[in-house]
Formats: sequence, C-alpha cells, structure tokens
Amino acid sequence: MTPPSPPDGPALPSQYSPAEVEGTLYEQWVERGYFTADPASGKPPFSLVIPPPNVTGSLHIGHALEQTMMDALTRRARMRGFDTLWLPGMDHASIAVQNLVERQLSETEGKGRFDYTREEFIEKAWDWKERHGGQILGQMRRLGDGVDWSRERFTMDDGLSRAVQTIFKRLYDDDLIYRAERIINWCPRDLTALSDAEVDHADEPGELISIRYGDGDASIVVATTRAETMLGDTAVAVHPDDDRYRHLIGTEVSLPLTNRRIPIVADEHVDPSFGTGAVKVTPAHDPNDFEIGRRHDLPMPTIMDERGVITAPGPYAGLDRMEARYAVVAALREDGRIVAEKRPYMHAVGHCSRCDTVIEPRLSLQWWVRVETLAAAAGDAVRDGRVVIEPASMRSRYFQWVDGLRDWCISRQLWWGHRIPVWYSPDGDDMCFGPDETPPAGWTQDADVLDTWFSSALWPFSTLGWPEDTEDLRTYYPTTVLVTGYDILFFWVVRMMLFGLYAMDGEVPFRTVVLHGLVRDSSGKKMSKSRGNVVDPLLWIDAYGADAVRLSLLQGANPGADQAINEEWVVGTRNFCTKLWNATRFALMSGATVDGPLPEAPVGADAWILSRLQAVVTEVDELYERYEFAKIVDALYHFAWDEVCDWYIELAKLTLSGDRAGETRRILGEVLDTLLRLLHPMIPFVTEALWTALTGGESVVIASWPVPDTARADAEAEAGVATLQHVVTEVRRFRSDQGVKPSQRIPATIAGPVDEDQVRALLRLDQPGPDFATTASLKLGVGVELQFDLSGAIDVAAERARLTKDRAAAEKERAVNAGKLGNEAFTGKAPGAVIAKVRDRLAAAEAELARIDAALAALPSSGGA
RNA sequence: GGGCGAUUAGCUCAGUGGGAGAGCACUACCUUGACACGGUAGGGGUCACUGGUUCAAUCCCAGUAUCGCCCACCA
Repeated sequence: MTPPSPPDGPALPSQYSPAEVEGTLYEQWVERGYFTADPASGKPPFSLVIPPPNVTGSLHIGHALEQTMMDALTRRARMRGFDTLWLPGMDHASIAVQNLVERQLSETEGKGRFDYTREEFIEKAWDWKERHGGQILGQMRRLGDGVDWSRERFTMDDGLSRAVQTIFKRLYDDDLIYRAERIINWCPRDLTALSDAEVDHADEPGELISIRYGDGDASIVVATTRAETMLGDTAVAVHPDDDRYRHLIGTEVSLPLTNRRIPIVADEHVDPSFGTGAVKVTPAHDPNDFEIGRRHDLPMPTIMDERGVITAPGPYAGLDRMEARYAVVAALREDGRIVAEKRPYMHAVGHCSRCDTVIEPRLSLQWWVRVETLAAAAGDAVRDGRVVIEPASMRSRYFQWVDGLRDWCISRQLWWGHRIPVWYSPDGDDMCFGPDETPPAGWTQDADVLDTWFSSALWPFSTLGWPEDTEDLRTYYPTTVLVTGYDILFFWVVRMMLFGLYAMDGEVPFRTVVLHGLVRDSSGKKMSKSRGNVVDPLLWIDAYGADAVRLSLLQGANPGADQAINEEWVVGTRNFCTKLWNATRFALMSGATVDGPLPEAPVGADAWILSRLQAVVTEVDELYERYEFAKIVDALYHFAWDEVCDWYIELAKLTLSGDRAGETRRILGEVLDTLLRLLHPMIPFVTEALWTALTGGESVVIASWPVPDTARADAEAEAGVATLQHVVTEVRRFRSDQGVKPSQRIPATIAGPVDEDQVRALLRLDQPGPDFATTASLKLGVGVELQFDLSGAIDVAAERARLTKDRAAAEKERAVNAGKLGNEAFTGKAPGAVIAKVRDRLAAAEAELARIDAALAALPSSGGA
C-alpha cells in the first residue's frame, strides 16, 4: 500500500534544525507586508506600541520575554482578522547616550564635553546613534518580532520633537508647567537634576554625629549624618511645644567652626521624640530644611558647587563633600563640640539610578509639571475601569504611585535631548513657543533639556502622528494593550496616563496594561552585569532557535510574577519543537490531508481527538483573554505531546491501515493544522515551516485562528479512550512489574467494553493459540478482564506486592469515605453533590477492594507455581 | 518607618474549602518503521510554623519565622 503523496510544499528534512528553519523566514514575512498595518482595510484595529528600548541597548532576556508576549498577542490578533499594528521604535535615552558619547570622546580624543560647543556635541551624539545605536532592532528580527517597520519611530525624530514642543506649550499655557527654585535631587557626577523616580534609595552604614551648638545655658545639641552641611546652617529648629527648649526659641546660638550666630526657631515639622528634638537647618541642601527656611524666612546659602565641592568660605573650601565631612567632624572633635558619635549608623541614602553616585539635595531653579489634576484623572481612569491593569494585584501599586505623586522635575542639565522650548528676552522675560512659532531675534533659548520620560510619556500618540489629526491616530488610538514590566509602572505607565488623557481629550492611551515580571537567573537572582549572571538571549537563539527561547520564556510567564530561567528549560522547549517536527513528518508520510470537509461521524480515536481539539481551542482562547501565557503553553504542550503524539498518533497508526483510513488522514491533517495555528503566535518559525509543508498554504502568519467547533464535543468518545488508556496503562504496569520486555509478544484474551484491536496493537498481545494456557489474569476496574499466557512462571511475589500496595491504597480510600458518611455532622451539613461524590468514591473503593482480593486469591499460593 | 507579596516534590513553579499537580532532575526497562532532542513504567511532598473558624483547611482568619519587592523628607 502506498500512501498518497503529500500536498505541495517544501519538503521536510528528517532532522529539525532551528537555524535552517529560521533562516530567511523573517525577511520573507516583512517583504510580503504581513506586518504592515492598513487602516483602510476595514478590519477592526488591534494596536500596541513597543516599550521603546534605549537606543544604546541590546536585547536582553527581559526584552525577549516582553516582546515575545507582544508578538504572540499581535500574531493571534492578526490571525483573528484584526488590522494589526505593533509599532516599533527606540528611546533617545538622554543621560545614557550623553554618558556614552562623553566616555567615547574622552577615550578617542581625550576631551570632555565642555571642550565642545553644544552643537558640536549633539552632532557627535547623532553620529554615535547612526553608527552604533539600534543594535537591538536587528536582534528583534532574530527573535521574530512581527513589528510594522514602516512605522518605526525614534523619540527624537522630527515628528516626535514637534509633539514634545506642542504638549510643552499647551501645558505651559495651562499653567501646568512652571519654573521654580526648589530642592531637587542633584547628581554631582552627571551634573544634572533628577526626578524622584530616578533616585534609588539604599540603606547604608553612615554616621550620626551629635554636635553642641552654642555654649552653657544657651547651648543645644543637634544630630546629623551629613556634618559638612553645618557650614550652611542658618537656624536650629525645635518643636514649639517642646518644654526643654521653649526658653530658647527666639534666641541665637553660635555656629561652631564659623563666627555666625543663628536663630533657634519653632517649627511643627520637628519630631520632639527623635534624637535630641532639635534639628539643624540647612535650607539650601535638604528638602525639609528648605521648607523650614521658607516658613521662617531664613537665608539659604549654597555651600557647595554642582560637583559637590565645598564653596563656603573658610578652610573647607575646595574639599569634596565627603572629604569635608571628615574634616568638619575632626575639627568639631578638636573643638570639643561632639557630644556623641554613632557609627555605623544605618540610614537610607539616595543614589543616581544611572551612575550610582550619591545624590546631593540642592537648591536649584528647575522646570516642573504640576501633576495634581493630571494624576487625579490618571487615577480615575483606572478606578472606573476605562483602563484595566493586569494582573489586578498590581492595581494597588499603581494607585500608590499615582495618588501620592509629587510635582515632576522635568528639566535636565544635559545637551542630548529635547531642549526646553522657552526663550528669554534680554530683559529676562520668558515665553514658551510652539513648533511653528519663531522667537524674536535676540532672545535665547533655555539651556536645559527635558527628562527622557517626558517624550516617552507621549509615545502611544506621538508615534501615531499627534498633534496632527492622522488616519493612524484616529484608527489606532487608544491602543489596545500595553505590555511592560511592573518595575516600569511608575516611570512610564503613570506618565503615559498623565499625558495621554491630557493631550487626547480624556481618551486613555491604552485599554489594558499587562504587567509581566522580571526574568531572573536559575537561582532566582536578579540578573545584573555586576553579578555577571546575565544571559544573552542571542546565544540561546543561536544554539536552540528563537522558537525555543520564546517558548521557554512564555512557559514561565505567570501574570505579574518574576520568573527564573536557565538553559535546560530552553533545551526542553527545543525538544518540544522537535516533537512537533516529527509528528508533522509522520502526518506527511501518512498522507494526512487538510482540504475538504471533515468526516461527519468519525469513530473511536478520531472522534476523541476532535472532541479534545475543540476543547483545547476554547481553553486557549480563554487563557489569552487573561494573558495567562504560562498556562497557554502548558495546555498546548500537553495536548500536543501527551494527547496528539502519545495517544492519537499511536492509535492512528492502526486506523491508517484500516477501512476508515481516509477519515483518519483527514482528521490527522486537521489536528496538526489546527495545532500549528494555535502554536504559531508563540513559536512562529517552526510552525511556519511545518504548516506550509503540511498544508501547502502561503503562510501560517496570515492563516485564520482556529474557531472551536463545539458540535465535535463527544463525551462518549472521550470515555471510550479513557477506558482504553486505563487498560493499556494497567497492562503495561503489569508487564513492567513482571519484567516482560515491551518487545515480547504475549498471547492473551481480552473481554470487556474496550476496542480489542487497539489493545492488542498497543500492548503487543497476540490472539490465543490452540495451546493457550492462562498463567495470569488481570481484572480491571473498568470492567475489562485479560488473561495471559506468559508461557512460564510469573513473578508471584512481584504481583502480590503490587496488589498488596494497591489494596492498601484502596482500603485507605474506603476508610476515609466510609468515615465521612458515618459522620452525622458531615451528612447533615455538606452539600448533596459532595455527599454523592463521597458515596461514589466509597463504592468505587469497595469494588476495587473486591477486585484486588479476587486477584490475590487467584494467585498461586507459592512463588514457585 | 509604612505597604505589598511569597513560603507546595531535589530545582523552577502552577493549584483548589471536600480525591496533592506540571516541567526539569532522578530510578528501571526499551535501538517498537515520526521522534533516543525518543518510548514505557516508577520513586519522591505533615503544601513554613502555631492557633482559630468549619462537618471538612494546603486553601479562609490571626499570630510567628524566613525571604523578596515597593514606597518614605525623622535630622
């Protein structure tokens, strides 16, 4: 018998090689325009923007996870008939790029940033961007990201720059952007202000120094962790109700090491129970002290420059702040001023999230976004469900951020970035200008640039053409879904909410936010360069294929939860791809067909697998709605491997040579066709190769997403296969216990409600011959009985041990359920369904006991028999 | 200092008020014509601890311990 030749399509090599499979597929997809959105298509839109990676970055494992999730969502949506836009692009990464370029210039030309004009430096930065930036874009192609390259954007391209300037002016005109002198977080290394979000706090051992200010009755003891700041003290504050100091309020003390006299003021902010209850006040170098200074109209001398070098006149001028700290403490000690020193003193210290330098609070004139009304709108949009955050457990984190938001410092003393669109007249008047306006001659533009996150916050609409009223903007905004890590909820998500609602007249930037966790190494540690435990996903892609990397990441992607990954798991998913490969090869060899109607009334395993197939499609759809990627992988993995490969294909081998072979060929084709389409969003390459080979179709990328045919649900067929599986498994276990090799054929009789041919084939049981003599029998719980001629002694001891073990389990089951039914509290209060279930289980356990007892009694009494 | 989450098999993690699960790892057997990147069978867990609620708790509540994360202007 020769099977019909397979349908047209690329021939399938016998070995799965990821590199060969993935080869040119991606470029082919791009060339064919599969990933290009078409607002004129008439299809409903499905849109999402990529969280723009830094232009400096390369693909790391976290990107790989995030992008695979997005790719899966996008590909599925496309298959479901949506006009799908996944918009790619990059962020200009203001500080990161500037630091890189500075370092490069210092290495290659031995010059610093200020050896260049601003224009020259920016030119160098663009140069760098063109030459070295965007490495990640090529890596995204390796991963298989189906993004619309025709719509790629960059946060500093012309359109986005217009968007930045436009919204700045609008906010400025609405009095939502203002300039003010306040204490900001200053990085003495990067020489710029930072927002609160760009400061990382860490508990560190420092020192707490208690210092006596003034002398005798008029003295007061204060404590500080930053002794050098005393040079800028302009007061000592105590609580107004503090009896210890009430008499001193309004008097002055002399500030040690200087000859200044400073007042003692009363301020509610002071906590009388902490320390001595007296606080030194350095208004220019501490946020609290600044507020106290404002309330009491204190002078606010700045005592160090932007690099953290002391400028206060005197012996400490010129010292770095840390050197000054030691020098000041030493001098105070010599002066007998130090009352106590606590060392180490653990306290939180702020660090620059970019360069880890200790932040210096600094009085500085900066630009701010007034967030109160914007944040209220952003909170409401989630509260009233216009934006859904998944998983729901992350919502509290969102509210924690958005409800406690303080004004956002947006100016940065950098060169690379969007320059603040405010100009100053020679007289010092300032005015904001929009992109199409020209400032008067002689006016000069503000020197600062904007926080990188300012432009990122516009990403969901600036990339679609805003402020122009474009077809893309009308079609794809609000975007359908945003996929990002929970660690970026504050930096990015909150800010997109602020600006999206503001710029788009209250329309949200995205309907659903899907937050994924962080990828950790195999021992659960956060990956970081300094730990040296980062893995380069490209190495794994080279070794095992993009599909394997993608699937192993999705396999661990439980909503909002961090996950660990290691190479073994990538190997595991590669093996799964191989399994699919071989299953498809089998189908092709067996003449599986994919065209024409399915058989109306298939029987046996054919009916069963169609029933299971439609159930799996339904399950996968439901899981996608909840973004449960790990569970989708689990469902498909087990369906493919356990049900399709281990059972259906094995059973199909029988029917393929029977008189209903045509039906099986068609259903085998249907099952694999559907399975490959279900898997395609997650493992696009191997499914493309297999699906085109199987079906001869153009591409699975544009194939339709499976629709569950609930009419194929067949409880009877499922029960039939369940019985078969039970019988086969039990007999295999018996054979294994008896040490009978799988290859050894055994004559046997089979009686009961099960397909005898299937049992014989799967278990290698021959028809009983004329000299058949029963040496062992198995009576199974499903009403099936088999008798074997093992032509020799069976291992009675092994069989007795097995049965005894089973009996113990059955007895325990019987006792537990009988106990429950004998408990009036249970029968009186438990729901009827639960009681019925317990009754059933008791009956089953009793039957099982009877079966085992009979089997035990039937065993020969001695081991030798 | 607040807040949140976690603790289930050797590892990484699902899970549910009523029979403890998966993957990997492990053991034994098997070159059965899709696949040894495979097949079959198997071993392994007082579901962190202590109390409480309930007919019934791995699941709900309280407390304890350990770990993790987020927030924070107590000098």
